[in-house]
Amino acid sequence: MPSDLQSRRTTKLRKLPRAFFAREAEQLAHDLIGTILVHRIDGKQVSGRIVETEAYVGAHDLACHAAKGRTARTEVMFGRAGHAYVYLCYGIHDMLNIVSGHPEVAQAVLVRAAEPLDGWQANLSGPGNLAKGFGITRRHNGLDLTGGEIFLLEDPSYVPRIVRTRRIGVDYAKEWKDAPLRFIDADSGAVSRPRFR
DNA sequence: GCGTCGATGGCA
DNA sequence: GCCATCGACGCG
Repeated sequence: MPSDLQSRRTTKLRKLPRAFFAREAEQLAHDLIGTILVHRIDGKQVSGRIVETEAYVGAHDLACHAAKGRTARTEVMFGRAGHAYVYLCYGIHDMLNIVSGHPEVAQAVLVRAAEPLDGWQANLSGPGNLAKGFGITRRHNGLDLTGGEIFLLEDPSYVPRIVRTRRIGVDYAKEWKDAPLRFIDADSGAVSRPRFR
């Protein structure tokens, strides 16, 4: 009998296309929960299910780096959706963001946590740990995430229970600090700070 | 289980 | 002088 499990296994997971990313950051951040991030390197690959994201919705969003203007660092955010925006945080951690929306409107989604798949053992909880675990650094800034090196897969068989909270670490952002723009998979143990309101 | 703190570097 | 963090430490 073709069990659900069996048909699931034979399902070819579709690579997320450009159109998936070319939407409002808030919607993209929500829809990225449950999708699979893949990094192919040296003929091998690692993958993990995304369980936590944050939307940074444009230059008017005081928590968004683009609020400080269009600079060398933020340039990719003003470009085409589906590219990586990777920056150094606190002098130590690289962070992976996915550019969303449309050119000239600086939006991105920060990928904050994932669960390793395929028997891979890694701590992918928290944006710094996620980038480190996946081997993603500022070298990948501007990389097209619809290509063959780092890309995302949809997984229709996984239906997460998504909860919204305020974003982490943006208390300086005045009227934007409490905006409910963080999305978590409520049933995942890999979410960073699971009880954060 | 909580608060505090140091590491560390690019950026405006 | 900030920071879209992390992990170690001290407390009790």
